[in-house]
Amino acid sequence: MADLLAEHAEALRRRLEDWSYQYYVLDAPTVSDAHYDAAFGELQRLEAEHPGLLRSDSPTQRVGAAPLPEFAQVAHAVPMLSLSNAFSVAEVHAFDQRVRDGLGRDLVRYATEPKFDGLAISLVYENGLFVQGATRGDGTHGEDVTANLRTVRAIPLRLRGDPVPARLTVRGEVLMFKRDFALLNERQVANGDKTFANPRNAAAGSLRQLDPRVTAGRRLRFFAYGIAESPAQHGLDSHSAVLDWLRDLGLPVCAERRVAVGAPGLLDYFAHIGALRPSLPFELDGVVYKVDSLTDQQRLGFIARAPRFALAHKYPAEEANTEVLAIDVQVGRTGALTPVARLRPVSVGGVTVSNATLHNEDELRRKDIRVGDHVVVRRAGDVIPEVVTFIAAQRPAQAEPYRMPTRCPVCDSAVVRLPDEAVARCSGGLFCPAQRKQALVHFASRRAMDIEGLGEKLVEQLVDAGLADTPAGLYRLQLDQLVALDRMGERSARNLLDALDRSRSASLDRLIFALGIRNVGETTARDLARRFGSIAALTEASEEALLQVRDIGPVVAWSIRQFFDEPHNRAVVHALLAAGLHCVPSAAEPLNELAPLRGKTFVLTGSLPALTRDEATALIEAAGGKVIGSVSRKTSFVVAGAEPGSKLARALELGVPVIDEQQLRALAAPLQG
DNA sequence: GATCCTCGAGTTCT
DNA sequence: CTCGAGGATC
Repeated sequence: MADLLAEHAEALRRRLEDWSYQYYVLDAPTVSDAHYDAAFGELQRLEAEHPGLLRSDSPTQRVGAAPLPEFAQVAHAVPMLSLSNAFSVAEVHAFDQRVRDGLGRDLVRYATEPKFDGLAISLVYENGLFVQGATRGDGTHGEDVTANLRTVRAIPLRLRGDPVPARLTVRGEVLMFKRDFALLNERQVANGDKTFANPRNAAAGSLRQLDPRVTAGRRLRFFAYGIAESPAQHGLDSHSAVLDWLRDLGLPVCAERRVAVGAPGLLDYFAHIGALRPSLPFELDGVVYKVDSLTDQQRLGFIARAPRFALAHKYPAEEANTEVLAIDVQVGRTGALTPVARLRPVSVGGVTVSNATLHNEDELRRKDIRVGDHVVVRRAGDVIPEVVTFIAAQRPAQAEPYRMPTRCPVCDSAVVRLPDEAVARCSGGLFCPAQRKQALVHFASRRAMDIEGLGEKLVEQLVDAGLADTPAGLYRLQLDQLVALDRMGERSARNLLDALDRSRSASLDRLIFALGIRNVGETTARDLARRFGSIAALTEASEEALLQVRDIGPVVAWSIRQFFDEPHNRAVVHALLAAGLHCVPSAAEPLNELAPLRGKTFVLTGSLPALTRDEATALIEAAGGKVIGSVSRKTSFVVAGAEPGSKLARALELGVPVIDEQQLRALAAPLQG
């Protein structure tokens, strides 16, 4: 009976181990979580009822150890080295050159792998059992985090295969997947705990918990990338063979590793991983190149504390630390007050960042950024920099929470924040010079009246000089008035007048959009132009008539009616018509029965090889399709180019078909015959 | 009343 | 690109 039970327990343990192995090492789960949990529960029950069956390598022993008073120090028998870094193509060539010189060879084979952005650790296995795990520390001494590492399911408690080495020290990285990081932060917010700035901090914080039960609740991952002992002992002669062997022993090894030849091969790999980066489940800060042959590695040896046979080639940092010099408030076209952090300029992701939006009062309060704070700035896959968090340890004692102004910093009008709205607004309307300026900038912008040469700087001058207060004023500008302005010669002045003249015949949808009516953007403007046909008809349209338009509800109808009821706005519209604007709706395309993309919606992400975003949009619309901004279940296709953003991931998640430019052209091409 | 889909608005730097 | 919010739909 006891034997039967022992056999059953062992079978359960094996099965649970196999499932973890399939999940973490083979990256091919074979059972559901519920299934796993059921078997796990059964084993737990069995072991509780028959303590004699308990074994230290049982999956049930990953959780539940008592908190430690502190971590013990561990000496690394073989030191954990660091790697030399490279940031440029030239440095990679120089590295390859040094290696070739050192070996007296023309072409060198390298093992290449991602450089994870996590924590380096060392795992000791004796006779196949996990006995000790430690952090890197200073390279020679680290902290004993065995109890915490036991809770990491990707780390096998028992090696697979037969025979297993008597002693093996595995080197690798503990990290947190982006997805698990996001979930953790959500949970932290829900519990009122502080959030982590990035997956690496979250992994570090989780691993250095004195209470292993906390670590167990965090989903940490592990990838092995080497061993401390001489691989020759195990009959291995290359780094890639070591990794294959580790995988056979049941240790997770990154699937993105390759073998590359020569500097061009290395740079190819760097570009390949760079393109893959946004879609990988984990963060990485670069890639690692290692001479593959172990005898060659030995011949090259070490310099100082880094091997001469390896190089970390890093991507430009997506994150940097800097200081908040000031928090200013900008006033937008609609009067929205936007707090902006002025930063000590810092290089992030290859560009210098000196400003970052703090969005609005709620966001600012949530992040609690203060003047004088040291902050983490991120410029990830997307382009726009973001202040992620402040660094508590470096907060100056006198720093005070930021308070939004109660009066507009530009015109001193009262600031109002409507209940249920996130934004605070200046109530000054067009009395506020900032709003007037922004209204003009919007009017002239490319998607509106497209007045070339009329940008922010020039608008600033015109308004300050009192030359133009409203869009209508622009059309009364004279050559001599313009030439009197700074940095404006006769040539530029004539160009501007020409551009203004061209805009007199812009399409009606552009004009409606250009007026800057609240809640009326490009799409709504186009719908309005189609329905009403002239600016005069729109001016007189009743709320009931407006509500008839598709996608216009009470709020938007009210905004439009409100706009045209304002005498000042009516005056501007009249003045525009008097100035000779003769806008007509762009001919509604005959909705051809044969339009190949009729009723289809598209989302664009990344940069396409031959088409710009606008060209791709035009192509789709010409074929009767529609381009929208975000992916949903109803989206027909996602068109992905180079360096796609999160929309690609979302498309894959929702099972929306993903196509490239080539396929888009094929779809949009008129049907033959 | 809840949920999903779109649109609008604001934003950085070269 | 992301958020917030309007509108439509169940």
